[in-house]
Amino acid sequence: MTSPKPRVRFAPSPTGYLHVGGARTALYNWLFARHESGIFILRIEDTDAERSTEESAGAILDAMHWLGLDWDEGPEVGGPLGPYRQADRLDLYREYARKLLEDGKAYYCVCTPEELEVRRKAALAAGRSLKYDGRCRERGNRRPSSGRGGLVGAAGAAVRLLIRESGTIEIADLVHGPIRFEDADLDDFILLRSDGMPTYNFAVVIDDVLMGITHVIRGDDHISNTPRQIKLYEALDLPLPRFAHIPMILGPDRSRLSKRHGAMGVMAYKEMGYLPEAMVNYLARLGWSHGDQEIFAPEEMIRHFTLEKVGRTAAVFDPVKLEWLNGQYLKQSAPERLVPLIRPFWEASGVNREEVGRKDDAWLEAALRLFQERARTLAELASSSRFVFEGKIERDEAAVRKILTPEAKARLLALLQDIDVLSAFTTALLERLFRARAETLGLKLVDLAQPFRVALSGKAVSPPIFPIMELMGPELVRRRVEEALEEEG
RNA sequence: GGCCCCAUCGUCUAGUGGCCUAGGACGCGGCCCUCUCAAGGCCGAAACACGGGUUCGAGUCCCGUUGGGGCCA
Repeated sequence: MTSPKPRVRFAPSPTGYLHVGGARTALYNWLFARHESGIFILRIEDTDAERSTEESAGAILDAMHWLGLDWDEGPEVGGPLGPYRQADRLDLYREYARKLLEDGKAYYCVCTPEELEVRRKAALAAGRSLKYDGRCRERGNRRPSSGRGGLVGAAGAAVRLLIRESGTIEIADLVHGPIRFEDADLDDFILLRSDGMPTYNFAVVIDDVLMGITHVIRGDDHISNTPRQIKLYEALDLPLPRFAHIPMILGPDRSRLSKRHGAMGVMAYKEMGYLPEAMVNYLARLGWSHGDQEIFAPEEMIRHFTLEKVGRTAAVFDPVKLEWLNGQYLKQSAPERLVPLIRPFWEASGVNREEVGRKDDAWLEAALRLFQERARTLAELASSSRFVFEGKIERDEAAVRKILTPEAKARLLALLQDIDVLSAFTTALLERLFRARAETLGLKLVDLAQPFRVALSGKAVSPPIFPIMELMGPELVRRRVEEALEEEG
């Protein structure tokens, strides 16, 4: 007897962009599915019509694609157990609500949200439990007492699940271990709102059941929802999936991550020049580990990922470490891959688009090879390498004042003449020339290199100047040096 | 308010009763390398929230306190 393939899902609400917390939940589901040779399903939870938008749904799919988290069933790819959007599954929820009503396991509730709110406030003030008081349960309403009647979810009546037992519910959580709840602490929660829309807890269970979900991997903010959902499985007489609640991601102040903590949307990081593999690696290590290893190729993550190794502690999102990781990936990336990625960043940092277009790939790759190991983001890589293009550059005032002294300018001029008679404008020849000159002048190489660096790049910092000069070519080098001679020192 | 979850360096974490004088990584400081800056190498500062148990022995097990976090159409 072979156990069935694990089936997991990531079920985001399309009410905004995919934030890092959601991305990590998606990633852990994906890693689990790939590790177990299971099925990864994407389902869109768009029953909140007020806040759900098509744009958000599209943005989330874009982010999933960018991260490389491919799904086996869901939007775009379809699958045998669709539809994969809750808005297209409303009849299903009503059908199950009707079944529960007929079986006497649910009842209609005519209390309005406003009344409920008033009673909740009163209970809070009086220090009593906020649980639903069971008012409509006593009526035993199998049908709405008012309105047209008979039509599930119609006529202003909500549907509540009837919970009568007084036992203990235990979740055998795959990351937390056993978690116990008392039935007595549960109330008869809403399944269908009076407008016929399902609540989160109801829709999620119906969908998970119908989609054959075997492992529910989600944020541990859902732990409290789990006993309610278990009650639903029981009422429906259906087998339970396994649960795994992963810890949340916090902001630097240890509160729930939000906009005030800065860019939390995954795609914002793409726009800031991050590589998807760096993001994935960072997110994977946030809450999961494999010994002392920090950098993982996707196959390694898949090979080593298990729920047992997922921690229980909430983690603070650290953009600084993400940046370091991105730098690691940038350094290792093949320049050929970086060329298409960096074009928009060059443009954004003011490099003339036509000029980039005129350069051939070999030249662009040579340029990136020089800069990529000292940049942490594509944006930084673009701005640091900007000066090798022909456009005007700004010179850093402090660098000019400190380095482009009158003596330095004299050396620049002399060296410019030496360069003119060089047999070839190559790194090796330039370096030999500079070293020889330094020696005859009784100077250190740095005394010649720094003035050139400021002349060529406008900054006191750049990659080694000889390969930079070879890359820029004699005309541009001469022009920059001549401009530098005009600078107020 | 009720219920639930969590607790090792500033941050991410290793640690599953003796291997811990608590390891790694980011960040921070120093040194080396060096045409500058990165990268790289070496070194350093930096943590078991607190209090009780259990045990020959506790970061590791139990209880409590404190502190964070979550859920309750």
